[in-house]
Amino acid sequence: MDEITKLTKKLQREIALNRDFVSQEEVVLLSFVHTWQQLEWLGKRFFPRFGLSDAQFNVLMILWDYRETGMRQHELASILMVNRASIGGVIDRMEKQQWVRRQRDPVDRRSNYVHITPAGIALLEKVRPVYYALFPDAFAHLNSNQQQDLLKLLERFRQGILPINKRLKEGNHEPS
Amino acid sequence: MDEITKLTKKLQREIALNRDFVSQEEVVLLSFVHTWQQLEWLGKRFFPRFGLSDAQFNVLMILWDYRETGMRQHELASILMVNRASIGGVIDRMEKQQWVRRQRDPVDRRSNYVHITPAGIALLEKVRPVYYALFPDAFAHLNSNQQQDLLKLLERFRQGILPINKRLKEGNHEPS
DNA sequence: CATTTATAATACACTTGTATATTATATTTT
DNA sequence: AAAATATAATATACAAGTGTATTATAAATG
Repeated sequence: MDEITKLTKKLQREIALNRDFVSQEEVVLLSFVHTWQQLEWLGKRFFPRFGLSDAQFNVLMILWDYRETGMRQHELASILMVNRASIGGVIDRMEKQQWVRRQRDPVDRRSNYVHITPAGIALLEKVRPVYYALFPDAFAHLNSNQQQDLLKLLERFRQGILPINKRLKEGNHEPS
Repeated sequence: MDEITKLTKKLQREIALNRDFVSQEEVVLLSFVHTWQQLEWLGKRFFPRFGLSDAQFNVLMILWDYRETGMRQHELASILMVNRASIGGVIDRMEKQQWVRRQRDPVDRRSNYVHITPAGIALLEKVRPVYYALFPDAFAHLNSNQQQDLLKLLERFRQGILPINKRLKEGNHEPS
């Protein structure tokens, strides 16, 4: 039995699939989703140990990145690929904790600039090293070349998904 | 400039990263997360066109897979890697639509067996072919060998994440 | 056999996501 | 300049995820 067959059967067991895969493409897709679920599980349990959610950690990372200028809410939403309404609530709760602050843009008064605060920076600087310390274990079974291969293949996968998403986006507009 | 450098810079632009990556591992991780976000975006907009959510589609797929026997709620939660409480609400809403039905297990009266109904099967048989029809486009840039490479690399990635998750799980139990 | 412990489902409060409507402000068009 | 259109943030209702507590039942133990 070759390696791919073994991997396929292993995945089949792990996701309790009670049938054959319909194609190799489905194997890859379900393997990708299964891998994401493992990673998501990690994030959902890791960050709350520091009193924040995974979504809040991501916001802190981005706002630290843009600590000189701050960032508008809709830009945050766009980067995180979430709805604009959703980021509002996250910022609300983080503002209550005083990890971020909102500041009206004087040039475009519709916009808020969101800034990370000293308290936010302090929290991030506590969490971030522990977060980065997970990386060696997470990538223990992938050497540098394999990491680069994975990078290339993920990029190719995205290139396939992108046009589908474009079609779905356009399809949202009914003909007028 | 070599291919990896190009891919790295492209990713940096796509996720609006305003700094250098701290390591190749971080590049791979953020590429993986970014790819997931694209795929999630797809699912969040595709399935509602058929009147269901992506979570509900996954439940229908699993229950069809186990249509002979049905499946207990906690098994569903385990396969989908979500909290048991969470699957209850999903089943509630699907039961209202009469896509699934609950049946008390006479042997273990704590358990519900959840079954897909004829209406659920009818819905799934409408959605599934359209869903599978996305695959050729999604994998258009990955030939069979590349798909197999991706499969192997994802498996290796999971092998790194698994022990971290085990540690996090054990860490939940305070010493008594 | 009675009691303790474990498990399945559910209820509750909360966070984060969705879509859509509203309000304030900018921008474009006439 | 005035009117129409677009955009940023927010409000609302809902779906689905989290953890924790409760209840019913099963399994293990004294």
